[in-house]
Formats: sequence, structure tokens, C-alpha cells
Amino acid sequence: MSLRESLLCLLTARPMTGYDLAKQFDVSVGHLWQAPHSQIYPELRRLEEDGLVQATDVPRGRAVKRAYSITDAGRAEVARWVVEIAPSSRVREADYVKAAFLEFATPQQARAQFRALHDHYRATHASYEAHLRDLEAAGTALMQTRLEAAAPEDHDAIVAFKTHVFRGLAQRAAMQAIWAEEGVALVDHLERRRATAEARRAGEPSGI
Amino acid sequence: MSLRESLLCLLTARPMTGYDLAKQFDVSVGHLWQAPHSQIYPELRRLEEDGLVQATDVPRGRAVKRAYSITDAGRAEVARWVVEIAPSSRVREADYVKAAFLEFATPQQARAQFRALHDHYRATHASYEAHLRDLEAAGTALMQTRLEAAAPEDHDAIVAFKTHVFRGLAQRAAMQAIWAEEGVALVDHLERRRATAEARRAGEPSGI
DNA sequence: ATGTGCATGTAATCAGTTACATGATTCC
DNA sequence: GGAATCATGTAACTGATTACATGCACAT
Repeated sequence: MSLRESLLCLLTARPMTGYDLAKQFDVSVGHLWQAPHSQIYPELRRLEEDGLVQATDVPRGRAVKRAYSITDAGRAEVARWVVEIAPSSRVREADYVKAAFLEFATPQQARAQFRALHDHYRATHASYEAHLRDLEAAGTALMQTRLEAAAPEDHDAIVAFKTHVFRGLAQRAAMQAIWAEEGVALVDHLERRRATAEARRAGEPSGI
Repeated sequence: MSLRESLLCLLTARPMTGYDLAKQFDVSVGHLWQAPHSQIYPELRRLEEDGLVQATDVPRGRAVKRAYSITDAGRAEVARWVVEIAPSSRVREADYVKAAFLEFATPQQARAQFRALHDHYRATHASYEAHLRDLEAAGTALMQTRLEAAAPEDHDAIVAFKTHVFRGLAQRAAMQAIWAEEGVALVDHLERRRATAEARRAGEPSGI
């Protein structure tokens, strides 16, 4: 249930519309938790009902948009959540399930799987690294706003926790990319071993 | 949707009842994908409807139990799935979302969070390592059955892909444990920095 | 005028969780 | 006789996905 909390955390920076929040789920928090707008709009209504956010209609041409801002109750909820020791969530390692059963694929197919994983982890790594550099330079628009509103003595912590997170994730993705490459090498190795074993059988026919 | 495929993969080893499968989701595949029996029983019915598995009633005392075995269509489905290049699933990094917003916690609370994560990653690491050792010795009961049914030249691959997976996951968990420890150190560092900054302000009062 | 971005929703469906419910078997 | 384990489900609910649907604003 991190959607709710992610929305609240985003709103600690500044009031935003559902559309703004959805965009943040594409760029900043989106690296950690993804959600489509079809989930965001109803959730904001629920947060409003619960008094954790407050909506104000902002004119936009002759139409209006709903800007949500966090309430004191919302800030209290963030403070509660951030401290709560969460029970670990159910394991969901789809990539690894498949990799564990690559015995059912041909060597070529298994290699293609590991190569696809490698590409994916590399791309993930690159996007984490890019976001990390942005954060380190306090370069994201949202971070700017966040820091402006915060006391100067809090600036260090605000940036440091986020960079720590993305450094960790970047490292993890880099490691996973190497793991996927090793997977390719493993397939090669298994293929060679099997070939030698077959050659041995052909050269030294059994006594049947 | 890895539940379906995990069930099929388990049934490639031997026919099993829903209860047997649920137990495997606690020990072997359970390290990669978890599911409660309330999800497994209906899914098996659906797999049966789709002709991917076949149920036979096995007497047990005066009651009967339903043993499911994989069909040729089921094996074909596994072969299709294992080769399919899956679009990467939505990002869901609940731990990291929280860690990114630890600015809203006190230093003590932030340390407690990172310590909890550390404990969790260490425990995860230990369980991966234990399972890895089992697999390397081909020691799990299911692996025994699997190997007995398979051609000798396939044994290497059957074991190798699974050990590769668990080696990767163990490494990942070890890295995450270190990251969490570094998180504790980061909180210490931020606390010291803030204390020095405050001391400086006290010693050098501003000209207001 | 036309396309791109801003803006907000609903509906149907699917996957996953938690709780409830029941009964047989086996071992002590 | 009682506890643990084997065995199989249903129901209510929550969370997440995908598709459908609409309309204004602004720049070219």
C-alpha cells in the first residue's frame, strides 16, 4: 500500500493536481513505485475523504483543476508510516522463476533470455544513475521546491536519504546485469560440456 | 502471472496435490514466488479446465485427494513461457520508498528502520544460501525426483540454472544488507554534521 | 484545423490477501 | 482423547491493470 504513502510524500513538497502526481510517478517516485493515473485519481479522493489531503479548485481557462495539498493529519500519517516497521512483503521474483527453469529452453533461447535480462538491468542501472546525478546536484524541480520550503539544517538529510536509496539501487542493478551476463556464460559452458560428453560417448561406444 | 507457471514447473517434477504444491511454495519456489493455498486450489482448477494439468482422485483412507499431473499441453505451455521475453513488470520497491523519506523520522527512528532492513536482508541471505547448498548437493527431495525422471545429460543444466539463480539472489541480499548498514552509518553521519553546525551557530552567534 | 499536452474520470477485469470453514488421518 | 498434519475449499475484500471516454488549452 505504498501508493497512498507515495502520494502523501510527494505532496509534502508542494500542492499538486492528479495530473502532476501522475507525472511524478513517471519520473521521480516512479523509479521506486509505479502507478497509472487511473489508480491515482480515485486514491486522491479517498485520501481527501480521510482528511489526509485537501482539494482546492484552481481555475484553468474556463475549466477548473483540483489541486491537492497535504493536511496536518496527512503529515502525521507520513510520520507514522515512515517509522512503522513493515512486515516484509510477499516474494515476487518473476525473472528469477523463469531463469530457474531454463532447462526447458534450448541453449539459444536461454542465452536470449539472459541477454534480455542483461539489457533490462543495464537500462535500469542507467536510469538510476541518471536520477542519482540529478539528486546529487539537487537538480530536480521537485527537489528544488522541497529544499526551498525546508529549514536549511534539514537539507542534508533530505538529499542524503534519497541519494543513498538510488546509489543502492544502481549498485543492485549493476550487479544484476553482471549476473545476467554470467548466465549467458553458463549456457555456453553447459553447451560445451554436453558436446564433450557426447563426443566421448561416440568415441567410446558402450558395450551394448 | 507466475503462479500459473510456477505450478506447472513444479508439476514437471512429479504429480502433486494442491497441498503438496502449497508446501513447495513454502520451501523451494517459495524463495522466488509465494502463494497461499487459497490461491493455489482455484488456479489448479483453472489449469485443469485449460487442459494444462490433469487431476486423478487418489484414495486416502475413506476420503480421496486430487493429484494433479502435467499434460503435454502443459509442458508445451512451459516451453512457450520459458522462451517468451517478458515485458518488465511494474516497479515495486516498498522498502526503498520508505528509506527515501526518512527525513521525516528522528535519527533514532531512521536507524531502527535501517537496522530492521539489515536484519531482514541478512535473514533472506541466509535462507538463499541454505537453499543454494541444498541444491548444489542435489539434496532437496524434489530435485532428487526431478533428476531421476530426467536424462543424465540434462542433469547439469537442471541443477546449474537453479544454483545460478540462488547464487545471484544470495549475492543481492548480501549487498542489500551492506546497504542497510551503510544507512545506519549515514544517519550517524547526518546527526554529527547537524550537531557541529549547531555548535558553530552557538559559538558564533549571528549578528541579529 | 490539428496535434500535443493538460486534465479527470469510469468500468471491467484480474490478481492477491485475509478470514472463515470443515473434516479426515496419524501419531502420542 | 487430543494435537498435529493432511487435505480442500469459499467469501469478502483490496489492490492493480487495461481499456474506454471526454474535453479544454495552446501552439503551429
